[in-house]
Amino acid sequence: MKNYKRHLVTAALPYANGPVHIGHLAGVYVPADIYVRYLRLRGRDVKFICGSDEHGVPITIKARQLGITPQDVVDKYHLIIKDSFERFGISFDIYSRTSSKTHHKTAADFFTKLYNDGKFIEQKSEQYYDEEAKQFLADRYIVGTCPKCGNENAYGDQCEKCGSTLSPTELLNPRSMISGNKPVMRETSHWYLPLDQHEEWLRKWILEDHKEWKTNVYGQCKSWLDGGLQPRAVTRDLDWGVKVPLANAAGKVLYVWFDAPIGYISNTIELLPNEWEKWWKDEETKMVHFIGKDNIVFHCIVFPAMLKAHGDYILPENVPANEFLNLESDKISTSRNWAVWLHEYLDEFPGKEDVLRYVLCANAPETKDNDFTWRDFQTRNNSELVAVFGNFVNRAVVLTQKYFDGKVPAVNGLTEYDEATLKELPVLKKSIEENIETYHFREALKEAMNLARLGNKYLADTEPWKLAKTDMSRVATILNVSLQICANCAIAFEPFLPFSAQKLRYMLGMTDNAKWEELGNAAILPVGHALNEAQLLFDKVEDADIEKQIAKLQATKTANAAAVKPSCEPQKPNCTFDDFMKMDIRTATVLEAERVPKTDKLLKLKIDTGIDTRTIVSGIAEYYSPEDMVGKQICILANLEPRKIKGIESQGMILMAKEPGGKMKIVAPEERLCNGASVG
RNA sequence: GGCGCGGUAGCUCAGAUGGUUAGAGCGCAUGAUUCAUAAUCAUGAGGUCGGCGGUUCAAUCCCGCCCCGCGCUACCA
Repeated sequence: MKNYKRHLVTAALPYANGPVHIGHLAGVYVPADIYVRYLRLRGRDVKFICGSDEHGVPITIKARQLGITPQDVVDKYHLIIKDSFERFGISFDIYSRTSSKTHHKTAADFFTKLYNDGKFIEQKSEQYYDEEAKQFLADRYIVGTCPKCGNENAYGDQCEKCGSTLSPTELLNPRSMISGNKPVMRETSHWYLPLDQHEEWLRKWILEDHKEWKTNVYGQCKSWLDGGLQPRAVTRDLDWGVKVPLANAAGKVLYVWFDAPIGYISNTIELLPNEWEKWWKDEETKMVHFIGKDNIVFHCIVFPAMLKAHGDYILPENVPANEFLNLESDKISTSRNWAVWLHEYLDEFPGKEDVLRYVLCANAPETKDNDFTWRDFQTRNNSELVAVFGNFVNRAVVLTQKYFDGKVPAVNGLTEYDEATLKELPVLKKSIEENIETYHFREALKEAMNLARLGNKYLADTEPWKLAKTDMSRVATILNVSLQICANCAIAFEPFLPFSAQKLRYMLGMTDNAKWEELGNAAILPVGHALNEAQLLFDKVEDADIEKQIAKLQATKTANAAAVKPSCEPQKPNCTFDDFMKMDIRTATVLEAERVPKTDKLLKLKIDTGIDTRTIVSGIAEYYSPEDMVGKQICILANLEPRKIKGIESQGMILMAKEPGGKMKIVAPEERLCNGASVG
């Protein structure tokens, strides 16, 4: 393996439209912090970079809803996030923000370089424009009726009611969120990063040179590469963000995905104005991005393509992305308030930063989505942290206080068993190292816990409290060995549980900074060295604490259920009799029906309309099988403009009644009539 | 529908380039112990390694099909 001179570690920039929750922590910040703390302990040259991602449309929308400016929104959340990370012991070397001057300049310069080098392509496209507000509308700024579920408040990119992904042009009755007017299509031009031109080297770089990446990351990349990369717009028509640094680009900003990863660079510049370049441009820097699985494509494909297009930059050596954490069996959701918020946890569980760090690491979603439950939190605290780690330390220290007045006793000859026990220390050290360096933090933590287990077993087997009646010299040896194991714990746990490790170091009177090289050593504490008062490393978490949290979540659930009580859609605006008479609705009978291949919802129907025999494609396969349909009499909108669906021309639309929940049934005459009877 | 990741003890997860008894922690049972926050230590019970086929002397691990969970993506006039 290559011997790197320095390590640049980045953690995904949190989006500043809400606080940080346990999902973010388990996926990104806890593992990244463990990795960085470990590297520092080993004396490596390392910088840990993060900051708030403060641009993009959702922030402007939140500002509009609250009647404040986007800057107010990001100021608020930036502070909450930064403060909660600090209190939680996430040891960034810098936590800055993309609204900083440095970032605006860095991002603009990056764009300019690529622009001057001809790395972009310029393309014109038609986009919705609000004539009153005189601006182009981002997808999120257009609301309309969802073509899929009929929700009248679907956004231009997504319907939050049925969850489907949309494009603004699909919305029925689109209107601008700014003026409420119907937007018009207008031509605009944007710059695109032609990812397709980067496909070849990306393919080699990832698929051949980085087979060691985690399977989820590698597989996701392969999937994208095999699907063929498309050019991606790097600019948007919006007034919140980094202005596009070109004369003819008024009202345009860098698209947030282009702007945000450059934030890693900007924040490094802010931290090290004079020597940042060696961290980003020297092959002897090992760069690692910690992210969640939703960010894989940006960090493995898009950002590397940007860096490569620029030319001077190194590429990440690894991108250890985690999966998602669920909360009590449900997806964590900011909008549904289904989360454990870090700043609230810190207030409600003072002094228990490490408990959360422990639980989130021990149960981290490293290979698949995992579930956080408060019961598990309690169990892990009480039967692992308290019973194994805290208890062992307490036993060793209390026994020493009792028999040797709190001074480390001398070793009077080691037995074979003592030596076998001490021999385990370097073995565990090596295992922890290997696991951390390959991003197996859960396993590494387990090995650290094995140090404490080793200590408990040693005490149980040697029984110093019995020997104290007969052989104090042997007791001295036993407690020396036990305390050395405690001292080892104080080093090994530092990356995982920094607060408790600090507390333990104080208790053991270890005043200097922890050094990783000392781990595995059987003589860290000198004989005669005075310990401090014994104090408990961890307290039990009581049932009442947990029940309070569960009740809090239950209240959220109840509130959410009340909020989404299904109700039928409001009435649409009036139409005229003439409008209605334009529609030619007829009875018809289904002659043949078959599934449209490679679709979930589509049936291809051959129907007798009384006028002719024609084909209609309809999205009803979830509710009707082809066999159900054959022979059924139905009503159709006969004079609907034909449209190609999955390559098949559909000549009309079947009338369906649909419940708010989504269930659909055919609308048909009460008794069978002839085909072609008009409905009105 | 396509693609990716996952489906291993009651729970949370390791693991094996295919090879004699598949591992850990928690939980459970029994025993030991009392220095310790009733904390610890030992022993044990508990798994046709998602289902069905195939390749192989041998498959939980390879191949095919299917089912389930998560994600990306297509379709719904």
